[in-house]
Parts: sequence; C-alpha cells; structure tokens
Amino acid sequence: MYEQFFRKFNEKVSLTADEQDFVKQYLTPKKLRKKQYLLQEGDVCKSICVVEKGALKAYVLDETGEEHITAFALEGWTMGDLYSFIKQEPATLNIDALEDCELVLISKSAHDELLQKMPKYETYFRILITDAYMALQKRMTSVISLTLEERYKAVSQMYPNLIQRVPQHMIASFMGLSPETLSRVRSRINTRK
Amino acid sequence: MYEQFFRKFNEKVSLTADEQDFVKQYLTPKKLRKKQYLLQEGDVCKSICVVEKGALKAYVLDETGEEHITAFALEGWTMGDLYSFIKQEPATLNIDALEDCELVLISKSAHDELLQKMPKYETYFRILITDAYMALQKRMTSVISLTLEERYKAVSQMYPNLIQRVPQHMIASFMGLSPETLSRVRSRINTRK
DNA sequence: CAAAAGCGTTGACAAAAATCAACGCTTTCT
DNA sequence: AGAAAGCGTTGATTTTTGTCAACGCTTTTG
Repeated sequence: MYEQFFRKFNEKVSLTADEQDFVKQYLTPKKLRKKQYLLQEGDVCKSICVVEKGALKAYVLDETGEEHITAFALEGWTMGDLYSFIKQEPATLNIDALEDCELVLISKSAHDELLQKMPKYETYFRILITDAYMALQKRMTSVISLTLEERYKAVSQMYPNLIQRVPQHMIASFMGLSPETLSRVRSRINTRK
Repeated sequence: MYEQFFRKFNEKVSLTADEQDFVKQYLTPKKLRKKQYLLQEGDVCKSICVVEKGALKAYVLDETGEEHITAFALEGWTMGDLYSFIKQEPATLNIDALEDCELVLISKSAHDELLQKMPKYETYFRILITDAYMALQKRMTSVISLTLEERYKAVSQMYPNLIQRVPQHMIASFMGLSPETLSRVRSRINTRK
C-alpha cells in the first residue's frame, strides 16, 4: 500500500519501517473514475495527492470555456493546486482523472502536522518542491527561448511516457498551442529527419 | 547589514538576535557594478544571492546569440541558477547586474550546513521555494491561457516596480515577445480604455 | 452491432506576431 | 559640448500560428 508515495519519499529521505507507519496515519487512499473531478475551480484544495495508479490533468478554463492544461500527473507524481492548498483559498485550477485512478491524499492539516512533528517530512517536502521548481523553470525557459520544434522535442524527452499515454491535443493544450499546429510541428519534425 | 536578507527571512521564520548572528557567519557580502556578471553559462553556480540594493537579470542565449530573460531580481529577491546550485553542474543561465548592486551570498556549502544544523533555515528555504514555485506556476499559466494584453496587465500587477525600473524591451524578452510587439500591445491597451 | 464520440491530419484562409527599416528622443560617455 | 549608444514607437512586409471545415479511422457507448 502507498507504494509510489513511499518510493518517492525514500528517494528523497529514507525512512525506517516505524517512520513509514507513522506517516501512514496521515494518509488517505482515494479512488477516482475516469473523468471524475479531484478538484474544481472555486473549491478550496483541501488535499494534495500522489498518484499510485492512473493519470490526472490540471487545467484552467478561459472566458470562452476552453481548457488550458497546466499539468499532468502519472504514477508517483504529486498533484494539487498548490496555491489553494497552502493558502486555503479558492482554487483556480480544475483537476480530473484521465484514467481510473488510485491516489494517496495528504490533507492540509496532516501536512501541517507532519511539518511540525517530523523533520524528515519537511525535508521530503522541501526537496519535492525544489525539484518541481527546477522542472517548471526549465519548462518556462523553453517557452520563451525555443522554437516549437525544439519545444516539442524537449517535452518528448522530459516526459516520454506522457506522450504515449495522453492524446496529442492535450499535449498541444499543455504547450499552449492549437492541436492543428502541434500536428504540423510533428510532421515537420518527421519529414526533416 | 544584510537588512533585506533578514527582513525576508523573518517574514517566513522569525529569528532571535543570536540566531541572526549565527546565520551571519555563513553569509558573504558582494558588490557588483552595472553590467558585471554574477554567473556565466558553463560555470557552476557556487552561491545564490539576495539583493540588498540594485537589480539583476538572468537570461539564456540562443544559437543566434539573442538574450532571453528568464528572471529579474530587485531588493529582497533571491537569485541564482537553482539547478546548477543544487546539482553543482554547469549553469545554463547568465546573470548580470542591471544597476550597481549590493548582494548577500550563500555558498552551496553554507546552504548545506545551515540545512543540517538549523531547522529554521530549512523552514525558511522551504517557504522561499514554495513561494517561488507558486509565482512561477502563475506565470506559466498566464502564458498558456491569456492573451498578450491580459498577460501584460498581469505582469504589471504582479511586478509594478519592475515595470518602472527596467527598459521595456527587457520586459518583452521576459515575456518571450519582440520589443515591437510589446510596444503595440501597450498602445492597444492605452487606446481601448 | 450500430451509432456516436473522440482523435489526428490536411487544406484554405484569417489573424497574430516577427522582422526589417526608419525616426525622434534621451542618456551616457569622452 | 558633441558623438554615440540606447530606447520606444511606427509603418510595411513576411512568417507563423490560429480558425474553420472536412475527412478517415478508432474507440466508446448504448
């Protein structure tokens, strides 16, 4: 149980069996069917989650009702509206299931208590968020400095499993492009090499 | 001395006078003249800094030698190539001074030692990076979901002092636009209201 | 099983942004 | 003080990307 969660935790800070049991008290499992919401815009993000099985997407809706995907999460990845979670203010993100999912939830109160009571949890979370920041930094830099071909290649290298698992029009949305443009970018890449 | 650094630190975790003195041992002041480098691409980022006075920009260079600004830092902000700092690998970013600067440096070894010896430093850094992540998240979301007009307004609101202090062509670079396009975006905003 | 929905591609056209060039104005340097 | 560099704007043109429409194909659903 909670394999992915503890696999990722131990990669950052290794835990004894007792420590794992201690942390487990603060975790809640949750299953989600494909297309179900984990979080809706306007609600407060009461928990962040780690994906044990399945896939999630996070997105914002613009005035025209169009979806703009800001993040995906596959097995082992952490997902949530961090701003809403930390500040306990209404979320701007929607999060729903791309596939049937098994998740591990950490509520805000569990998070706060673990931060206080368990230095290793704080270290875990510090490293988690530092890694997330570095990844986001890289993504941001690629947006402002690379051509579309280069950006698509970068995404493919950074998230090879994602490309296989998620429809291309969602990758396009994630990159801020129309599906047609991404399709043409891909065909340019293929014909030129 | 180190006013901005400790002001920001105390906003996140409050320190006693003794604790401040303890932290001071690990800090190094540095002055930089306008246009001087703090970090060059290829070098390892040995320190991150907090700006006491002045302004910095971070940027990448593309094949054509063009600058793409990824970040600015004004008084109280933290700056560095985080990836290079954490991994101690060659930096992809260049960082230089937009104005004469006074900086506070924290070396990698100081950072690691503080993380180990002082739980409050780890808490400080965790909150710092969490805030930075949330800000970057917001910036990323605005890139993929807003029009240029909306994006410029968002930047103006998020960083009002930056707009006043930095030439517009650098703001354009930061947004991933040509200077001409930003100029036209601004004129559209002004005529329509 | 049949209908419907989802997906990726392609073409024609429209809209947006980049590029190239020129201009006035201010700041910086010597 | 005078020259040079930096800055922001504007116009004309090219390139890139988005939009709209249609198509074949696969997957999902009832």
